[in-house]
Amino acid sequence: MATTRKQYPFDLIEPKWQSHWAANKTFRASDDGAKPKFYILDMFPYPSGAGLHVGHPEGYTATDILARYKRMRGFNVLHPMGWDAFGLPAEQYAIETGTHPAQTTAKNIATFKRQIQMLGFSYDWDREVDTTDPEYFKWTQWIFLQLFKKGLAYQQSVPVWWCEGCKAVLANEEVKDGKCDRKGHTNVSRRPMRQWLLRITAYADRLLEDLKLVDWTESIKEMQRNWIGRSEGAEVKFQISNSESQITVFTTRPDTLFGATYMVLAPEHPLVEKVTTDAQRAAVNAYREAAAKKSELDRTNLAKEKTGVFTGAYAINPVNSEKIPIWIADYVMISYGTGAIMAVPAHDTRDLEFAQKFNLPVLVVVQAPAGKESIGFVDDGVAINSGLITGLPTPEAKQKITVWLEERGLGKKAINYKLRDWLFSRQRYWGEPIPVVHCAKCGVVPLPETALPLMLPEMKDYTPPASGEPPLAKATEWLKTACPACGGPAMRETNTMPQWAGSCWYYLRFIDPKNPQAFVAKDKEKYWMPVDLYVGGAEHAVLHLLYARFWHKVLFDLGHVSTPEPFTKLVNQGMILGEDGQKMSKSRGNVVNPDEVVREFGADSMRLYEMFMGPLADTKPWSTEGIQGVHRFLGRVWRLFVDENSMEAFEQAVAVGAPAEQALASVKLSPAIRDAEPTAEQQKLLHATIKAVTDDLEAMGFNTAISRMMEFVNETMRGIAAGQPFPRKMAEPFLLLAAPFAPHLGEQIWQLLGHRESIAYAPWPAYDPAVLVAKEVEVVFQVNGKLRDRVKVAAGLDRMDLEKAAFANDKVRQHTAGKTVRKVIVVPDKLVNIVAA
RNA sequence: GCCGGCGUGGCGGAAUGGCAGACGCGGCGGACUCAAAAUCCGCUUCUCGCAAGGGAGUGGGGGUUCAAGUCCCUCCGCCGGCACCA
Repeated sequence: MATTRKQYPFDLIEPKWQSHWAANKTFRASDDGAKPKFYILDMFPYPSGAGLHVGHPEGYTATDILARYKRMRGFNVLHPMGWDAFGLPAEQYAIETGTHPAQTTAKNIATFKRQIQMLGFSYDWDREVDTTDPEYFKWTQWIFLQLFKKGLAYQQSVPVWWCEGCKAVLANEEVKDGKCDRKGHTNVSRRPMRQWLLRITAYADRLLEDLKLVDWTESIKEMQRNWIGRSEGAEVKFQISNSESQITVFTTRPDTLFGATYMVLAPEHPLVEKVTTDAQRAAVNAYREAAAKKSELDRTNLAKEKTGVFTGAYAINPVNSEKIPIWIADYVMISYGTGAIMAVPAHDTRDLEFAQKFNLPVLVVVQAPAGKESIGFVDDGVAINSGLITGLPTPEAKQKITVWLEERGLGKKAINYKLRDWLFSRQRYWGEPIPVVHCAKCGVVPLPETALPLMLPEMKDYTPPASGEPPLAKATEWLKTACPACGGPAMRETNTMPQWAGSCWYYLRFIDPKNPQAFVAKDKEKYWMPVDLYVGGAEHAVLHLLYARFWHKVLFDLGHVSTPEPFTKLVNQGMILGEDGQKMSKSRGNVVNPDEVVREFGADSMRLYEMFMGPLADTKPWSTEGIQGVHRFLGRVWRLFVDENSMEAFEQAVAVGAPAEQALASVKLSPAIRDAEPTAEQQKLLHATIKAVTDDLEAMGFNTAISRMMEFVNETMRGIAAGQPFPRKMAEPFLLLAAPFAPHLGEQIWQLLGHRESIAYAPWPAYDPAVLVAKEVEVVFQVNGKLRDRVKVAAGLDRMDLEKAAFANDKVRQHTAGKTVRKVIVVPDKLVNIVAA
């Protein structure tokens, strides 16, 4: 790795100001509402054992710059940080070593905190939260109780992955290609187990609708819309031949009902058992067993060929009384719609594939537009061979047949969502205990609020018991309790909450982190919410944001929070790739360690480089040479302000081991910085820079803001080299612009300039538009759209004069010679374009 | 397959429909130095030309416009998401 010489003593400056900020609590946010508030939030990290990587500080730097900028603009800024600390790795480590997950977690948090602090972020550390802290998860449990009481939490038997080899429940991501990803066991299958679910589907419509209220990128909103997956259609009942039972299907195309030539039930559909004839039973059972081994992912990915089995039963098409066969096939999912479909092979690609494979009839009921084949046509057309709706265009046909079905009790209009209820329980130790008990007499009983927090029991062995129950089932003492309702014997719930739980509401706890009476005080919530800017990785575009929005809406409905949406503006930072352009990973050996970067170049250089690489939202590769570039820039800033001659005394002080503060005191201000009046040119440069940096910050254009400051420095250095002074009236505003980006250097130079107060709350400089008005502008002369010359003219020169000047121009005359002028376009202060032929 | 985003020098990237390539990296040349490093100054899209100057150029093709990286159509490629969703 090429090394660059240290450009300035960041190694003394940075720790100095970090301790100053900590000792003075410089960034403590006050809850008094005198100033306008600005709540700027980072997605808090899971403190992994590996420590911070360079991806984390990208978003954190962006928010930190804005937080500092907003403070300088007079806002009361809330900018907190905390830890999403429940999770699997600490539990896995506990299983292997017996170390309590709380110990591992505490250690990892300490590492993360040290690394985050070494970058000089202006968090209000008095508001730090940790989701594993009982004082925190007490309120996670409390919110669960509110959900439970509202009927939004319920238990159900749900198929989960069971590994016979591990004797344990596996998470979806632990199963790959039908094998246990941890130990390679092959006997893995889905087994129904009792689970807790949250009724997020009850909020599907509002989660969809309220996307209108937020300022997020279109792509994220679209992802959420797709995830919720609302579709309108109808439910239709089909009578089963020779049986009282009916099959209800959901379809978005009720207008194709006349083309239904068979039906398909999902293999898991409860009616399968009932309708299957004896002759088909063996085949049906074999098929159902095979299907149970496949996850839904396998079913979709591996199913190139359609498979299925005839049940032997028939259904009656309600519109024409046709008898149609009932099949089972795994291309129909039990979890979507009603788990059963009417198959219209002529107008559905999947049904057509299936019908062709099993020689089922294909009946055209939608006429495709001229030139298109009607078989396999899935778009809107005109109904044919369809009784009462024949001749109607698709939308009208849908409507009419739905009304007809409704009048006869055969069906009704229906809306379906892809979104499913949220599987909220985990068969794990290291999560929030679910605060309910199971009583033989009273059933499921919530704990009273006074019993919170419900703590995790101390355990020696974190492995799950062979019974397939969660590890907590082994905590026999903890397990036995009294029923809060009847006082009789009861058992505690052994499932715990998923990692998502703690992150669903942490932004609210930051507002009032120590409150023992409530999860957040009402007046504080009202003052600080909503979050004005939320920055984090795109990997949370769907789940975390959807879950958090859901909880927020429930709390809103209960009157606990004042806004329908929690996050006004959301920005996703892009990924930082390794220097080879590949995703950073240990195995590739391309991981950049922030500790090393800070040691070599300093925190300010790291911050600046992360912002200079490119637009925040883009994916971009790390470059060591790139960071050397911004490091050199900071060195230029340093040399712009300090007296080079005093550096010798400084070096000597360092050499004899003087304390940092004392050594830094020997650095003197550059003699070029004087109380002189800036020249007109300097004025213009300064005000143009202020305007550009301010505008860029408002638009989060960090990379271009840094470019503008580089231009300022380059031009100013040239001036100084030519013997010009660097007037204080110019130097100070520039430093104020740079301070949010490189705060340590900012503070040090601010002090050097003689200020005693921190630069963090110094007012942001204003620019004077009058200074920016140019007296002379460069205009461009074009002939037939091609640039031929550029000349300086007086600003505001009127069209006639500008045109005249163009025609008088030598270059223009050369290129128009012998041609007829057809048209002249004049844009004052910009250009003249002469069209000639 | 569907949805969304993006294609600009050797590289990271700039450009309210009006000078393409700001700024940085890298490269080349120069100053300073015994020398090197560091620093400072200059040049650096490609191409023809000794030069002056000319031509081409923002993934390919077409269009709108006096003028297109920017707007429209179409094709290709890359990235992200969803994926038998009835």
